[in-house]
Amino acid sequence: MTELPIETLDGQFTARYSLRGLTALEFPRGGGIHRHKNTSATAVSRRILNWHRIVTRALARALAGKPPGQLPPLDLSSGTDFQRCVWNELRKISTGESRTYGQLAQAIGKTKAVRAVGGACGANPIPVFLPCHRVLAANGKLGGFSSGLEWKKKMLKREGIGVRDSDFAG
DNA sequence: TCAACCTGGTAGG
DNA sequence: CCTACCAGGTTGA
Repeated sequence: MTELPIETLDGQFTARYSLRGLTALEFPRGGGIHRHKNTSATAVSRRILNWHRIVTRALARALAGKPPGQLPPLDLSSGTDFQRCVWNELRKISTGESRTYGQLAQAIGKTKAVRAVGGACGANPIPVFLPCHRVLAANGKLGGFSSGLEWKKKMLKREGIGVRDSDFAG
């Protein structure tokens, strides 16, 4: 497992890689910069460095509200079957589109598992690329966002997705 | 088994 | 518009 930083105009993101691909992408943490380290003493492999270049480019595009373009392989092995099912459905929501938690639940054939879908979104290890920020509550409001609602608002705004004013101000 | 969730629909003010 | 309430699937302890 390798952990590498990504500098962006929005701060320092953190990417994590396994031998199979990208496992996580974290938003900048509140406050200062922290240390990044490889778990092993060995140098980062060429393969991972290549993935990291791709991720860096894709992240910059996504943060600009544009389609991310090419992505590296995503290693979603940390999730349960249900969660991977939801995350897979998230990938079908392209830039500028949005869904509700209910629509997602229906799309995976579990109409009543609405709240569980919210839970799966919250457990999403690769926000931005698995666009859980494009999932809104049925009443047109924001819903939640584990990495911080400010990020969700920011991403939606940049993609031109409208949200009710009552929630958008902030 | 149980409580906690990034929900949704309904009922009432 | 708002609050209150509960049905509900999945997860982690």
